[in-house]
Amino acid sequence: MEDKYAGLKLGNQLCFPLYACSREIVKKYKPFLDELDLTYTQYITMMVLWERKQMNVKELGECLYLDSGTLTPLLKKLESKGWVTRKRAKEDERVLIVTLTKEGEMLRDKAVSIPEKMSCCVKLSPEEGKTLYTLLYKMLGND
Amino acid sequence: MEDKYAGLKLGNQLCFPLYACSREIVKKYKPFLDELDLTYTQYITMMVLWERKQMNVKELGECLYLDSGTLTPLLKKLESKGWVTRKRAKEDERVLIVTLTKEGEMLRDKAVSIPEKMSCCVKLSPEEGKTLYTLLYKMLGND
DNA sequence: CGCAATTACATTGCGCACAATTCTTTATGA
DNA sequence: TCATAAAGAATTGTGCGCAATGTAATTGCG
Repeated sequence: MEDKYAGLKLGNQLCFPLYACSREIVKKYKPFLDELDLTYTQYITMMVLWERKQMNVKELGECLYLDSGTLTPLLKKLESKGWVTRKRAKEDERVLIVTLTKEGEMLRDKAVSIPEKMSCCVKLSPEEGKTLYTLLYKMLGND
Repeated sequence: MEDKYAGLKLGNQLCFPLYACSREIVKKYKPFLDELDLTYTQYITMMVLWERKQMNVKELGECLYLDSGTLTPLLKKLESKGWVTRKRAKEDERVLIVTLTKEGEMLRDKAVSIPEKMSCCVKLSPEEGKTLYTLLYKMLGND
């Protein structure tokens, strides 16, 4: 006999392992990020700024899939730590420009060892990691 | 010339699409869950209880990868909505037993359509979904 | 030009997550 | 036995996430 509730089983969900996996991995970053006084969200924000040096809040939000409700307080914290500056654009006062400071740039050298340290924690082969990566971005697909 | 910071690029992280994807999908559940007055975390908690009917907090935490700091207030909310009861075990007063109520069981019939509704939102083929599922559980691997 | 609509960010409020600590109850071992 | 350790939840405090709302600046349209 068919189980009309089969679709509701936790083991039949795709979303749940995604949700659980995401949190478990972020947790593994914590000891390394603690050394730099960064949370995971602050870390990926810095990651974007290390690549671009200067961005506004909207652009940051698009990169990170986060809105101003999350970014505004987070960026204020990064500013209070001296790693970024927050300044309105002269051409358009609505826009807030976030700029990496010298200290923020220097943090990059301390962070550079984190990805290698983390790679040991991942229990997938390089090919599996690549497959996972591709599927996740496909799922995320901006359409 | 080599980029010594290549490992720090957001696009080279496996964790980031995992983190972003998880949140994006949970967001897609929201309109459906709103109709049942459930959050996503409450939903997966109910999902476990629909299968087991009765569990203690520790067991729930193991299923969901959550601790009492998250579950205690969440379960109190589910209790206040009348979907579960919370009661200490007689044999061991340390253990709190969470039991599905009749109303909680009835909610299952309303929730049963959610998985099908959600499947439309996923931009992966069934095989891709299965591959993703397998890789995520492998990554989550309880060792 | 004048004003409504839009844009960009900030604020508020709620619900997680999670580390750290506390509290109560149960198990253990000298 | 009884002190000590361990187990299971609850509590506390911090930091997201995000929907909803607010505010100020800019755009677009008649």
